[in-house]
Amino acid sequence: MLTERQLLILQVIIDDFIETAQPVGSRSIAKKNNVRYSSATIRNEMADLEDMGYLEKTHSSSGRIPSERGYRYYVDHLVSPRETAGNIHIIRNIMQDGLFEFEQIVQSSAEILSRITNYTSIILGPEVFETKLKQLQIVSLSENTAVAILVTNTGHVEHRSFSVPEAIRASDLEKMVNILNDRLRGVPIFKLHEMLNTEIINLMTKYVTDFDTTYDYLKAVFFSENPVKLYFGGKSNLLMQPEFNDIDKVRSFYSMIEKEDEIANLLKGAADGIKVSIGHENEVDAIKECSLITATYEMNEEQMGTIALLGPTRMEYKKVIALLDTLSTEMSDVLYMWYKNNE
Amino acid sequence: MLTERQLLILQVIIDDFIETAQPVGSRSIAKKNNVRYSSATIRNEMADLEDMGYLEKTHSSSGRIPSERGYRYYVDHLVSPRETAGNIHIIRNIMQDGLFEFEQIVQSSAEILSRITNYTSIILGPEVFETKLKQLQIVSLSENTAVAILVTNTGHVEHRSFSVPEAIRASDLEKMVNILNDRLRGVPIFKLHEMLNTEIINLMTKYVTDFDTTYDYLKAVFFSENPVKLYFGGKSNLLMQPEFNDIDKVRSFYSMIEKEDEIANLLKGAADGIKVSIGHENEVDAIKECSLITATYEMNEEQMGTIALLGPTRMEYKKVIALLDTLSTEMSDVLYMWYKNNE
DNA sequence: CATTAGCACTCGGCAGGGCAGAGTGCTAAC
DNA sequence: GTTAGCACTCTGCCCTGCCGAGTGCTAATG
Repeated sequence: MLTERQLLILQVIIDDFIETAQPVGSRSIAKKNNVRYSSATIRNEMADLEDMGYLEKTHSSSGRIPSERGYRYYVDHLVSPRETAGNIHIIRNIMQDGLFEFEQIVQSSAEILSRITNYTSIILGPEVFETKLKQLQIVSLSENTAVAILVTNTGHVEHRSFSVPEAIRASDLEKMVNILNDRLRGVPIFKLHEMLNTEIINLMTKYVTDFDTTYDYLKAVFFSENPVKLYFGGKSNLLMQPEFNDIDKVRSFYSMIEKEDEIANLLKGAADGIKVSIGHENEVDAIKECSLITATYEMNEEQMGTIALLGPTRMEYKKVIALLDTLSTEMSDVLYMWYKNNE
Repeated sequence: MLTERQLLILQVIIDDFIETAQPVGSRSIAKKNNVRYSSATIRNEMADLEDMGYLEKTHSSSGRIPSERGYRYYVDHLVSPRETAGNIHIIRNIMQDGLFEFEQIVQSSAEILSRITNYTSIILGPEVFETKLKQLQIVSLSENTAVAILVTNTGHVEHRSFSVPEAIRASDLEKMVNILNDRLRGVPIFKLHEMLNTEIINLMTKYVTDFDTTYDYLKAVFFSENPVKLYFGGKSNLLMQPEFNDIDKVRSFYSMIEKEDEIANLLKGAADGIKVSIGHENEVDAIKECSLITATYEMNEEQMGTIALLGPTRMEYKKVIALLDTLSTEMSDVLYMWYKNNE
């Protein structure tokens, strides 16, 4: 257990290091006006904190820097989320602005998030899971091409162009779409597949000639798994951090960032609430010298997506945690409103 | 005017430097088996080439590197575009694969382009200019929200969610959309605005109550300028180039790359055919140490978009120029087929 | 007279040494 | 328990000397 004084010193060191990225020496701590001990005392305490694993030295006579364990302690015990008044306003503003362009909201949230924090922001989702089908449609473009459009109750639109095989009659397609619309409107997207395979098939065979081909085709067009979307903001922000002065780190890091699917998996597992992964707590190698802070947002108590910030382990945890907290509840609120509107 | 021998030497130097990124010395040139002169002779010629501005030294006793003027000469006189058999196949494959998912074609073209070349690829467009309206539609989501969908004959789908003001009646909206569909189907997108303002207005006022509000609203929803899309491939490829060993260059470069609108402007002006901009020929500061090669692609003889590759001035011009040449004609072909299909 | 061999010279890069500054750990004094 | 003081350690920087790669010039060559 840490004494009051050790706590204070740990806090000061971490705050200082987060700000300056330089090892912190005992003398500079002693100079702070909320510290009333001499540098010698502080040196002793620092040695103890190092023994306990909260601090590290970069070399034998350097100042101390926080260890990952130190950050962990800091985040768990010394950070009390309290948002700055300015930010909440900015966030509110984005949120209210274009309520009706969901993807744009997400994109600009990501951008603003990265601008406020100077880290890289990643937003996953929203998953189309809980949303319901509003309308299916096929618009024919020419004799043998058409575009299929799927609209959900959240205003999300998916579309896909395809070629219409000779074997399929336009009238059959139309019939099928009509039936599907009839039966599937209001059905949650994730149930579509199931419904199709059970209830709808029987119905269709009755009305549509050459059912099999047409059905297979439609299924492929409408219900192909489409990858969850990732939105990035400030991808180059991390470059500016002094820990990325080493060009090779930059290289390995950025070749990783380009692999969107890995990132998506990383964020997909996120638990409810805010979670902080510090350095080696992360499972992906390329970000083992970074911290990842994730927050989820939800709609009507159903988790929809994840907001994350990626920065160096020397991250402004206080600020960032508060910010993500605000943003995620704000997004959830907006989504809830939306949901109620469209019920 | 350059002598035969100078030409040879210039070519060898540039080829060598493009490969190794190291200054080229007279001895190493003399060793090549297509060079039959001693290192002393070559030194003399190199001095002359330097006087003429085609070569540079990094310091007084270093080997030579090509100047920008040298590259220019190289590109203009020494590059004869001839594509490698392998690449054209790869390209054909992408092109035929998913003819019906245009945006995906473009995206994966960008990715493959960057993978073959190890540079950063940028594709602009396709512009929706020459394409024609196929269908407008409004799907109502709830009492006061709806989503507007616009489909073009190329299978391109635009959509936008919006809130329906109290003042507007659903029936009016519907009527308007019907009229618009009637009158505007087949009209090129770029003429929509004009047509609306002249012919359609009169017609509408007759049938729709409270015309003004509704009209303004629809116009905003359907015909808002939407920015041209940029597709990137291999953004981090340039990091791997040795000229980016300097972290500050990397920083300024990447903060520039993030400004999509600037890049878009850069590519928008591209003339027909292939154009090579070397180093300071580029107007944007951040890429004054890079070369940008642009090629346009067209549909039915109308320019639609631009493909570009961004690399260090020490770029594999031969390979890249051939590649872009193939890709742009290939894309144009595909688009032409598409066009004929949908006429 | 164009080409080449030879040589003096230049410069970058690297390793080693010396020095200043920041910081520690320990001991002894308060 | 706290602090002052001192010896010690390590980094970063600059300076030096040296090696190797490459040039430019001159004089010899076919």
